[in-house]
Amino acid sequence: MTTAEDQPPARLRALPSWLISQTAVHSHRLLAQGLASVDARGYDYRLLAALTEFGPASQAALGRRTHMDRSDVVASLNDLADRGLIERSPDPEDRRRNIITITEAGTGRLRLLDEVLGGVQDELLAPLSPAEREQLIDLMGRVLAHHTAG
Amino acid sequence: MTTAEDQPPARLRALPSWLISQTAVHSHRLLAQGLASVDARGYDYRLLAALTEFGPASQAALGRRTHMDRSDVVASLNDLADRGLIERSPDPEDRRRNIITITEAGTGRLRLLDEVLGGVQDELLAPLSPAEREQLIDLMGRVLAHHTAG
DNA sequence: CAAATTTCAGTTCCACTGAGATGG
DNA sequence: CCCATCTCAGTGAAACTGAAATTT
Repeated sequence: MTTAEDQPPARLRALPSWLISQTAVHSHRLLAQGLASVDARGYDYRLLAALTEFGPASQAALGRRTHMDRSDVVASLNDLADRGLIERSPDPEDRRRNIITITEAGTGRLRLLDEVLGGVQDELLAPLSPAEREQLIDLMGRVLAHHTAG
Repeated sequence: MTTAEDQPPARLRALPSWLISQTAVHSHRLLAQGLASVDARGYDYRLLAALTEFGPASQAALGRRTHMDRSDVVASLNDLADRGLIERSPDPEDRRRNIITITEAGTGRLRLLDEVLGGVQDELLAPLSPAEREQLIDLMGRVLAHHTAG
């Protein structure tokens, strides 16, 4: 019963949205496994990366820059704060806001996650040559730009 | 505050896994919106497509061919059966199994979903030329094949 | 007044796990 | 005994919604 009965219908295989979603499934699995091996999740990396690249920021700004929902920012920052990777302090200039700062431990954490994610990318694009990887990145980048702009 | 503060960190933009997941987000949104406009979801299309292309099948076989979890197959078929789009009958040759058959209403439903999804693909790949779409499909197909094979 | 921020509670879709009952 | 199938109950990540409280 394992003949070739696991071949998806032609209708699906022909759909770009199917290719994207299935590739995303594998990508997500590799990512989640890599991050889980150091007890992290995708949101952690997004937030720590935004904090080191742009410096301290409000929670709302972090959400905009990392494409995260306001609710998920709150929950993830709670988690990161519990681990001592970020710190919350009130903004003296606008008391509605918290200012989020990355700690030294957080910076070290980000470096570790960088390494983990580098390995994941290589695993993900293993079958493609460097030139083909660039092509894929270019094409997807343009699709993405079109939908984030409009 | 809307200057350019919504630019994601360079660390993220450079990651193929980020491009894939973000593109998948937009793809999924377009797909879900299109399908929701006719009160359907992604699982419905996968199952109906598999049934018309391969004929009546057991639930386990459907799960393998559509890359769906056994649990989700059960729940989705319950839904489709309630709408009269598929029918369940016991397999006389193996009484562990149900044989799932698509109804006439189900076939009509699939044709409608085909149209909806066609429009979604065009919207999704709008910024790419036909040749570029083929390239993207080829590259993603190879990445996907690598991970489904291994 | 309107608008932005933080927070909480809950929802949806998709992928998945565990366990039980039936049957081969 | 082992394995496959169907089913139910539930988990978990990710994106999202609604609403309340506070402040600008």
